[in-house]
Amino acid sequence: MHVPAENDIIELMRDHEITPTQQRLEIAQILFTKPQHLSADQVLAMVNQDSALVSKATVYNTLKLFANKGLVKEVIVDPAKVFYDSTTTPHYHFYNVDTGTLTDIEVREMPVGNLPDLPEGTEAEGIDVIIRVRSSSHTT
Amino acid sequence: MHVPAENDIIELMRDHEITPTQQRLEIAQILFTKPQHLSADQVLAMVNQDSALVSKATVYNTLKLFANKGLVKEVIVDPAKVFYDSTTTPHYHFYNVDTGTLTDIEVREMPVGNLPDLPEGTEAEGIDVIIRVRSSSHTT
DNA sequence: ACTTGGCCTAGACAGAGTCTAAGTGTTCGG
DNA sequence: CCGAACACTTAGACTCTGTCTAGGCCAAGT
Repeated sequence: MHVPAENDIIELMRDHEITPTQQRLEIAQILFTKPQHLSADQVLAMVNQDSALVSKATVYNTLKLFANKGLVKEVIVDPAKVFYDSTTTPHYHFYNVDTGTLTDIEVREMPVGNLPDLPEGTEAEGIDVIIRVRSSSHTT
Repeated sequence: MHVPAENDIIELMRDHEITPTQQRLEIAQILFTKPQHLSADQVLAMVNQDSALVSKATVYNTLKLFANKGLVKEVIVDPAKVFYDSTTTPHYHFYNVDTGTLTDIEVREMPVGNLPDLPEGTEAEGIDVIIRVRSSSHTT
């Protein structure tokens, strides 16, 4: 079948302390099979395109669970929706505001300086770098 | 930082090709008087706290107009709402995910490398850097 | 078998933001 | 002066993403 990684995904979930279930597996397969960055409603549509397999609530709960457990990362670039990123190694993003397309940037292509001093009583959780681009030949 | 007087704001609006109106002035005064970064609904609440001066639609339209004309900048860090930033010189942000507080970072505190090659057929519009922090002594 | 606990579900709900259609000036030509 | 044109504002309905609730399902242990 076109999903050779099924056992790998189960193992990955176990490594992240996530009990594998049928629904979670369906969602994980989509996230790790599709190359793009998907939003929750896209995942919902894709997982149910053949038959109704997973409910809306479960898709949202599962994506949030995956994000909390570090299996995927939330990318916040669009005020309307969250994207989920299955690449967990550090990297940054291009966001095309015209098309809504999200593209990865390798860290080595764009080094970022050390963290500045954090505000009193806080600890760093992550750093997001987003380069917003628009399609050219587009007179604003 | 000095608080711009009403006439300064009118001039600023004219410089940005925005016709000054009573409602826009109310909104601009809030944006440029309050030090923090405000969300649209906060602006709506503040502008109407004494008496109902500006409608919801106008607040949203005006903030978007200001953002398009470069008078303020949208900051997208929270999937639930957009923040508006009256500082237009380049800088980055801390975002405390626990408190929802947004804080500025001067560019000199955290230099970022040159832009990498942009995707085919796109031109850069801006670069956002967000350091997500959480309050310490906080068991996740 | 019964209970417990985790998972899943449909559908109601919430909140940010948008849209629509009408109303309010304000300007400018006649 | 009058009225037409135009830009701006408005209330409220609407949309859309995401959350919550209350109940159902299923597996494991007693």
